[in-house]
Amino acid sequence: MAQLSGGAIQAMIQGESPDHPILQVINTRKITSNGSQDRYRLMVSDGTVTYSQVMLALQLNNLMEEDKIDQLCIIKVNKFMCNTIQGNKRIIIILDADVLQRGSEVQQRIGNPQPLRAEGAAPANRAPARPPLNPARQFSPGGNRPAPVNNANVKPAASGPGTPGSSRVHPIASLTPYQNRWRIRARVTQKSNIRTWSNSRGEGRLFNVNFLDESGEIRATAFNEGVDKFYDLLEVNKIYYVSKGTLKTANKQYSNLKNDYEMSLNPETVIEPCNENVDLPSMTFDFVPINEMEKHQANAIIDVIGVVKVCNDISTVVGRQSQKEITKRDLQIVDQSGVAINLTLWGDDAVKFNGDGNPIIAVKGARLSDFGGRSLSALASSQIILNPDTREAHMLRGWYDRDGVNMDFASFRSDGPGAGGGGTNWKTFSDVKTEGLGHGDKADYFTSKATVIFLKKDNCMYRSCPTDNCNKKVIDQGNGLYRCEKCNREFPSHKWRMILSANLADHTDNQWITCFQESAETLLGVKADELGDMRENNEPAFDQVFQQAVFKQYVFKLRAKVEMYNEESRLKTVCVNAAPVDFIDYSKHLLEQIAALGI
DNA sequence: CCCCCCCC
Repeated sequence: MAQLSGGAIQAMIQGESPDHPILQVINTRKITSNGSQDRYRLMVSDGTVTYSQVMLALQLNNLMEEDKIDQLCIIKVNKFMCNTIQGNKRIIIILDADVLQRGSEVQQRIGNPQPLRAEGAAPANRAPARPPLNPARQFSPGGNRPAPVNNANVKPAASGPGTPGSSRVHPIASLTPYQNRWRIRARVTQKSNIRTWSNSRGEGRLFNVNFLDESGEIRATAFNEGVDKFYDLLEVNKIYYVSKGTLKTANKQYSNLKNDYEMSLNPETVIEPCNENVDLPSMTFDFVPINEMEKHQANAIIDVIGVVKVCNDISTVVGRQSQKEITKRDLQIVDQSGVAINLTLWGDDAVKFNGDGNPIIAVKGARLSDFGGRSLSALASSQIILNPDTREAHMLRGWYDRDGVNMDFASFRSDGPGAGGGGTNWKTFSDVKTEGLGHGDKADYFTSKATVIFLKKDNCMYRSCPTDNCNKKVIDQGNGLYRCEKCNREFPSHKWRMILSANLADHTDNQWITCFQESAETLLGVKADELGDMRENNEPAFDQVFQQAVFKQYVFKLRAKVEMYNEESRLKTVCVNAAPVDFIDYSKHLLEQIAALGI
């Protein structure tokens, strides 16, 4: 049985750097805070004492989730840091560890360890003569090099200008809104362009950066004066000391970073370049090969690298929501997987992009959309790197110049009406609920095969303005004229417009949807004007249209978005298109689903 | 304090 490192915990807490201490995990606990990343807290033993102020760094969560760390297992701690919270509690964050022996093999507590209290364990509080601990000294710097135990040998981590005496560097993972006397040392891994906003609460400018250190990452935003102060100073890949930023709870909806908090960079915030040679992790990419894009969920944020095979001219589109004109540029990028995908750049990124000579493009944090099978969009928060000096990029360059240039590339299948193959984002209604579709900041599009089980006759149609593209409800003046407030005119005629509520069912659940004109006409099998006429003049015929329209099945393309309605949020699902089931196509989808079961 | 990231 493994020998535990007796005395190691006390040493760790006191700011020493025991070499790869061997500890036993006595207990584990999952800490779940509302909708955010799970954290794991451990009670560990070194055979002499047990200590429960121990956290697993987020990047080790997999050890818990894959059940590698279990009760009574023996671990070797390769890297850790120790930090003071709430004034005098010492907390150990395990940054890297190996499991030496599983708890199921060990089966017992080793030794007779006694609990060690967290409070006052820090020598800084007991021995005021001693300088504050510098957690950065406590890294065991990885590999087999033992970290220096003698503090005198170690240069204080923070010897930046203008900050004498404040040598403590805090891990990003320890930042909270409840403690503002911190200072981090971190690398900028992403930086956005400067963006302006204007809404009911005001207007201004902002940009975002991501900071990364050994313990984790955090997103920071600078507003207005903060933009002037920090935009040029902060450069991607460089390392900075940051203090006096404001922390607040991160809105997870808008960030894929592993941190519950975000930082605001105010005019009071202090940022200094770190000129020392420190070993911090750099931007890491997790490139998804282009032929594997379909394995990822629509709207996932992913990293991609490819050769720009086609660079289209810039063009403009008008945003559906904003009604603003936006510049964009479509690229087609390819990689060794032999598949091509569309990548759209927006705004400045689009204007400035030069695709001459088939450059290599790497994008960190691109959004994967399901348009046209699969396509990519570079967000403001994405980092776009042209011809990066990396192994992947050089390999791609060599491959493309030698072979790729003459290859034919497969592309993702179109997602147009009637198409149902690999590109379609098929969902059952239970998927819609369990996957929380429509809960993002953006509507989710999906396709379902379903049966109409109920159609609401009441309020299913209204008289609308006869002007083309004006679908505003008109007011019956009672004199044969209909008034449109939007056009500010009276008309002797009107059109019928439909807003049909339908309840659909598939084999998993049911779903209320709203159908507008075209899809409502499809479901009912009559034109809106005919139906309006029936409603006015032939009610039995009107009723019969509804009776014969139920229990028919279609392939529905639906758009889902949570909306507030009477202070209540509900999922609003709108029918974009309803089409008769193409059974050949639908069967292909089913066969793919069966194949995916792997049975 | 943003949180839009669009369009086909």
